[in-house]
Amino acid sequence: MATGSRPLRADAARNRDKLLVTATQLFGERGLDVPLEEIARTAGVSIGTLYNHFPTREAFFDAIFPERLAALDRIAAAALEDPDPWNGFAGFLEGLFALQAEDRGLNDALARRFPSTSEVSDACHRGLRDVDQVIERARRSGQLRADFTAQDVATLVWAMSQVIRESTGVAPQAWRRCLSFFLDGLRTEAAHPMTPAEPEQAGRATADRP
Amino acid sequence: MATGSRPLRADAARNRDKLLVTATQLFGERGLDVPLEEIARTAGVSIGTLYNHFPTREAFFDAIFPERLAALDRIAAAALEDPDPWNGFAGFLEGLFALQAEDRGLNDALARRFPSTSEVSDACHRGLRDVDQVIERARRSGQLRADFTAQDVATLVWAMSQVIRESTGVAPQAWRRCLSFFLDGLRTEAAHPMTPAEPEQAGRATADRP
DNA sequence: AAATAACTCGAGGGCGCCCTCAGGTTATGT
DNA sequence: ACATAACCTGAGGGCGCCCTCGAGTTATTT
Repeated sequence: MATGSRPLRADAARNRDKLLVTATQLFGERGLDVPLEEIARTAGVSIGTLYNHFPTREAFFDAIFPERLAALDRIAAAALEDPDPWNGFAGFLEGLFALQAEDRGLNDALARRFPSTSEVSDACHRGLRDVDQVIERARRSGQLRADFTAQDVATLVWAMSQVIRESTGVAPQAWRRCLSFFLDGLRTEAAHPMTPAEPEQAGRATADRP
Repeated sequence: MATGSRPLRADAARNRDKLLVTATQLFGERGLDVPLEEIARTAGVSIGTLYNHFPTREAFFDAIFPERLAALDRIAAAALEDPDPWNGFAGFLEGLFALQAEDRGLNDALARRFPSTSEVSDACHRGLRDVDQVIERARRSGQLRADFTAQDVATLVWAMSQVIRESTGVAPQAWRRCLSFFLDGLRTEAAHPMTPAEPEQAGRATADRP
């Protein structure tokens, strides 16, 4: 990450760390809109110091979320190792949404069409590449309906983000129930004719921002 | 609405009307967070006048959304008249989400767990009562899976609200595709065993705010 | 221990939005 | 036409957040 630049001074490294820990926690609890001043205060550091280390809110995102999104690689890998392709596919979705449900900040980040920063966006793209294999495998096995695409996963992520946001604390399992309904609609036997995905969507929704 | 109170002065009535029209349009285009000052400016009225007529943002909601939600009654009625209970049910959901997709403000209002004002909340409750019949009818006919409840419709409304928010303008039909997948999972033949709805959720999610 | 570079601090200006209120304006009944 | 109540106006104070910058402090090097 900080390759090439000389190491931070000891106190600076400590402060950076405190900021990162605090930001991770507050974003996780309250979402991406936590006031930066509160992060600084909670971390026990001045607002000026915060801006020294993270000149923008997005700099925090870059430092926090790619690492967190790496969990997706592991989840996808586990999915591909499942002997039953359908179970792998379903497990992948469950893991993905569980991730969203655990971290309100991550949930917010994924709910946006264009993940705000290039680092986060890159991490999402890597995830998307993995999910393609999971989907393809389940489709080949004849269990997943043929017209389901990776773009549909992105749509599902949006959908679930709001379910999670509104139901956490009241009915923490609501998203699982919702996912069950949805999965039942994704099985080959359940498939009914439907409108095809809009090409526009598939192209633009994963493209970089303007 | 203004029963009992004496009629407004002519200019006041005009201003109230201009404010309502402008607010409806701006909320519809940009959501519930449009600055009140912008509504006043666009309506060609001073900010003070705006506060004379609508002392809070919620007062606007009360004046705008119940009428719009009345469309739900009509949609539900149409659903109950459909000779095929499943078609009626599917048509109801489609009509509901089409309503959300047409009006960003309404979409925002429905996406919240507790619809902020009692007027809007009441209108939602009426809608919920109607949907119960639509569901019951489709279930009795054996087409809709037995474990689907009115609360699940609320969850779906949350889910779709985000899909609509993120996809409008890029892929205006994305929510229809998403709904198709979902409907395929709601047919009796598609149903697989799943976790039951949390009682907590059914109770609290439709209750009034604290 | 002194010199230097690295870092921290927090007051303060800017911005956008909310909401109020005193004083001016306009409609309405007589 | 006049009086009165109803209504309109917009400057202005408050608030929360963003972000900067010059002065002060601290770690590191020699």
